[in-house]
Amino acid sequence: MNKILIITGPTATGKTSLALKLACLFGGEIVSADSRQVYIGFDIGTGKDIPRRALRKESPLGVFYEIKGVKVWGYDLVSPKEEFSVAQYAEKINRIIKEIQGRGKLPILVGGTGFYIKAVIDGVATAIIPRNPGLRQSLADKTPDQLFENLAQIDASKAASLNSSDKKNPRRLVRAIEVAMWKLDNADRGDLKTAKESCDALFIGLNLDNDRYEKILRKRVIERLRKGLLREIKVLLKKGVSWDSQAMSSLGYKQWRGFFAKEKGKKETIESWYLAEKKYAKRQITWFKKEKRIVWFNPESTDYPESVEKLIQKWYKKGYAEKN
RNA sequence: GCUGAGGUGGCGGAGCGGACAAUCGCACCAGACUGUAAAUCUGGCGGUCGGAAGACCUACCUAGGUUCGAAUCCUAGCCUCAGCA
Repeated sequence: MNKILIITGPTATGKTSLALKLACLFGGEIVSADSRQVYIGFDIGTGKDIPRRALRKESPLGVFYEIKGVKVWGYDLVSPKEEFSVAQYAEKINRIIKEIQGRGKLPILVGGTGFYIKAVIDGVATAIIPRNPGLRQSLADKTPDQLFENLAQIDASKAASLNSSDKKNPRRLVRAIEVAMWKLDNADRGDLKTAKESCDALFIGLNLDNDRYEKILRKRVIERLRKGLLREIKVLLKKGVSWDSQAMSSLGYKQWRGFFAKEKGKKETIESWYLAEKKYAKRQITWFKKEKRIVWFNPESTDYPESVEKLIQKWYKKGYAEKN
């Protein structure tokens, strides 16, 4: 069966460096599962660990980097001026993964965007339903209550199935309406199914003790500044990337908007960025708690990374035994 | 020392006699999530009991007072800030 290794967990737990190590060990290739590393030019702030001498190569499947002899996919998928979505991500990445497996290599999906990982591994049934800009435009000014009413008229059962939080979430409601409308227009297609061939996936999760995040996240923020984040943002702005773009809604970027507008001080900006990182890590943990397939490790424990390697070794070998 | 402003929950900041355990924002805690997911959204947030409705207790610098009733009015004290000396 096609194997895929997943390395995930909240931000700043050392996923990439573990992945690099494992890739060397098992002859794998890295595939980024990160909703921000897909943007060209968003490097320092998104933590693309690209050494200066890394090779950037083109291939029919898109660009990849070669870092310490390991291929890294999933960076630089689109221009930061474009909109992007899970569906696009999953489509591109599934193709890449297949290709890696075809060459007999182990794909290592690495990243903290839980939804993206889920989309790749399990598929998303409604992914084929595209955006409807006109519809979105026409719904833009509606209140959540109005949107909910609207949805209830088109698809009562979907409306009824929403939880109390999503009922008040305009973005989700708009998409739900979009999906409902599409289904109405495409009734002949029947029910949507997630066409996903099963694969043998091993989920590794990295998580620190709660009280360690503060220190590590503060360090990260300072480090990224030192690496030239501000310069990176300036370049992006010069190239015409808008503050309102999806890409610029990223952590470590959007916080600087006020600073560049001379409305906020540097210190204040850094503080709010740090806090945002902390909250983000929490949200990620909330998501991952539900993912029961993950086997968790603490990168600061004494038997790390040996214990991880052992587990993967076992899982990886099992496949070979089956094959031969 | 004089003059003016002010002291409210972890912080910022409303309230200025009853409807106040105290709007709101931040932080914090918990959660949702099927084409924006580093996005978006929800709930909680003095204490005790309760699933909840609710009940009770302790609260708006301190001490007195006025009042049926005070975070809100009065007096004194302490402290902070701004201006003048």
